[in-house]
Amino acid sequence: MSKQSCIRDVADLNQINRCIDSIHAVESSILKLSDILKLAGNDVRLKILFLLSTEKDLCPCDLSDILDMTVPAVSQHLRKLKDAGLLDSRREGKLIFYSLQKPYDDLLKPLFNQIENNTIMEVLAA
Amino acid sequence: MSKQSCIRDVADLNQINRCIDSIHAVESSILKLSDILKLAGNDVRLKILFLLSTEKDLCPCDLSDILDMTVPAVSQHLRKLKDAGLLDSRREGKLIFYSLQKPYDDLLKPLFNQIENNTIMEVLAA
DNA sequence: TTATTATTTAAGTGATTGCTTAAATATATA
DNA sequence: TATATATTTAAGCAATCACTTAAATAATAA
Repeated sequence: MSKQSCIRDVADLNQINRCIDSIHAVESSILKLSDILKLAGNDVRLKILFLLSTEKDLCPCDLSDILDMTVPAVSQHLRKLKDAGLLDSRREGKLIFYSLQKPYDDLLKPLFNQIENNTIMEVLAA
Repeated sequence: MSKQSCIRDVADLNQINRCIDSIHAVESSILKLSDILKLAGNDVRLKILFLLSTEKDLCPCDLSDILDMTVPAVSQHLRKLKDAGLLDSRREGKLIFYSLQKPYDDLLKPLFNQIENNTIMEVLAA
C-alpha cells in the first residue's frame, strides 16, 4: 500500500495485494532464476549449455572449433557459467574439461526438449 | 573441419562433428530461445511474466504499484515484452491491460513451477 | 473547451556486455 | 633446460541495458 503511482479508483486492490504477496513469497527464487536465465539468454552460452546437456564434457578448444569462435571469447563465457555454478571443470593434462552441473541440467532440460523437438518454432509460430 | 584453433591430436573429431551438426540442426531454435531467455533474464521482467502467468492481466499502473517502480520504467519493460510477442495488450478506457501470450505461458510454466514449489532454491543449493 | 489521468516516448547517463588483441599462466614434451 | 600447446587474464572499445526526468499522446470528465 502507501504511495500508489496512479489515482484510479478502478484498481482491484485485492489483486494488487495478492500480487505483492505473491512476489514477496518468491523474491529470492526469482532473483536466482533471473540470474540463470540471464546467462542462458545469450546464444553462445545457450549453445554451450545445450551441448553440455548431451555431451559428457568439452574443453574450450573443442568449443572454439564447434562454435567457430576465438578461444578467449569462449573462455570468458565458460568463466561466467563456472562462476555462477552452472559448470564444473576438471583438468586433464593441458586440457580443461567443462561439464554441466546436474541441477542446472534438470532445470534447463524442459527448454532443451522443446528445442530438440523443434516445438519452440511451431509453438511460437502463431 | 578447416581452421581448428588448437592443434591437439587428442581431439575427439567424432564428438566435434557431432556437436557441429547438432548445433546446426537447432540453430534457429536456439536463437529464438536465447532471445526469450534474455528478456526473462531480468528480475523485473521475470516478475512481470510470473505475475501474468497467474493473473489474467495487469496494467502498467498496477505493476508500478506491485513492483514499486516508476511507471515509465515499467512501461519500457512491457514494451520489450510486447515487441517480442510475449505479451498481448488491450485498451479499456484510459487503461491498457497486458496479458501473457499462451505459447509463452506454456514455455515458461516449467520454470515457474520450480519457483512456486521453491524447488529452485533447494535443487540449486548443492 | 479545459483539466485530469494513464500511458508512452524521448533524451540523457552510468553500468554492463561481449568481443578483440596481447600478455600471462600452466602443463607437457624435446 | 627450452619449446610448444592450452587456457586464462587483462585492457580497450563499441554496443546495449535499465533507469531517470521531461515531454508527448490518448482517453475521460468537468
